[in-house]
Amino acid sequence: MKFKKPRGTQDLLGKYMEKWSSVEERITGILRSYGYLEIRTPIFEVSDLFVRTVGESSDIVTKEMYMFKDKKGRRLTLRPENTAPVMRAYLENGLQRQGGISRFYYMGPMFRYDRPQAGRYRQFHQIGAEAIGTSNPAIDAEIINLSMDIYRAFGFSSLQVRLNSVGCMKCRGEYMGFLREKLEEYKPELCDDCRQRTDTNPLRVFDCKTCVSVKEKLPTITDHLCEECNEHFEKLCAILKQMGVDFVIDPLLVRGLDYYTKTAYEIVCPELGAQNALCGGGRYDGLASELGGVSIPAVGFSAGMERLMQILPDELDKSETTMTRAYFVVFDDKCSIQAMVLADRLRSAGFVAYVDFSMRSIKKQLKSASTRGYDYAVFVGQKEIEDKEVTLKNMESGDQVTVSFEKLVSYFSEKGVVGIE
RNA sequence: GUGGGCGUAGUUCAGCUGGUAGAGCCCUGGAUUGUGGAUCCAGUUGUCACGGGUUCGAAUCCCGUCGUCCACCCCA
Repeated sequence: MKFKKPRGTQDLLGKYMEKWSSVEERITGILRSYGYLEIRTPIFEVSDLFVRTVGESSDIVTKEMYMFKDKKGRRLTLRPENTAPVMRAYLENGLQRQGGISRFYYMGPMFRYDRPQAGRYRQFHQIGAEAIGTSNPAIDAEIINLSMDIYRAFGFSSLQVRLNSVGCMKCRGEYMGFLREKLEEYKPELCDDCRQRTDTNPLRVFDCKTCVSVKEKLPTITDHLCEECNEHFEKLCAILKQMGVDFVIDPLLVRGLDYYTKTAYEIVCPELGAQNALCGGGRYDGLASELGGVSIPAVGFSAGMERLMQILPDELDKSETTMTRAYFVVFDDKCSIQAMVLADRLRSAGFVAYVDFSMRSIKKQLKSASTRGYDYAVFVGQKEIEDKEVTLKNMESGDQVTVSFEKLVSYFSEKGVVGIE
């Protein structure tokens, strides 16, 4: 074959796709139970939207954006993240005039031109939520609890929440100045990268794995928060404790995107290897004004689909009910036409019906029915057409019965749904 | 963008210090002329990633490209 999928992308199919969509369904169920409503924004946006909000010097902007020009020369980019687009949509649609809090959830592909590795793709998928319109720390707690609920729903009880406050424009600025001074002091002990970071983004020094001894001597942001930020942080911690959400304060947690203020958090899973963040989020009170609107506070998170899939077992226990599935085994054209008519009746009654037109041997067709996991094989052959009945085979027990064409649907209805455990 | 491992059948892999390609699974047919999940028998499957070099001879050694995996940077 001549063509291959582009680097860092993947085909979702078969059992994996089944698992994927049932995971999506379970998550959106939780999001909806919190009253979040779905929002879908374009896959691409004007490049400036990301350049301005994510940060000129960020890795995303400097090397990871899929940027292109359309036929009119407009600079567009495939979205690398979805918080800015959601805020853009909020403002563009005038939702701030509705007052109160707008709660959205989204899911879909994001694009970053990174080097692929375990748990990292160029096209990857995120499910996230944004709560726009209040600076009340209670909603930060709601967001954190909501994201934890997602993992709890899949049976993860011991994932760790790492929490920090990165301050606001004001106190972070002051703190950064102070941090730079300290870094200058320790400059001889720093690695080359960290010397560079001292100027470009001093907070990143905390992420460095070599300058461990220096890090311990550096002032942490949590000790330099302004009163407002400090109060916000303390209230949030108190609410989380009351809700019984376990968390660890990590003053070294820094989020890569510029628009974060105050709350920053991450849910990590040690089993994942180098890319161990399952979910990241925080508050971004400065984003709306950056987009040219009024200042509007907001919090949100986004969770990586691929990474969740990776830690989930292949077979999820199906709590949702599945309809009985019938596989029609046919022998010739006449049989298949009759089978289509019968299959349609079953479908209108809400069952799944599949007609095998391959004309292969019975053996093959039955084999196919069982590997595809059908509950019943329905034989429609010469004999059956003459007697106006089908032979029904229960694929699990192997038992067979004959049922007239007329009674087929009612037979299935009486059996009801299967798959409830 | 940087570093390392790996590219052989649809798939998972074997193939020694160079001598002309193999196994399991899958698939197809049969034992069972209209009955799956078990067993047995038979059969098909290849640009050895691509391009160049060394050699009488390269899947094997060397170089380059591409892909893939892992790590760094960074992030979901």
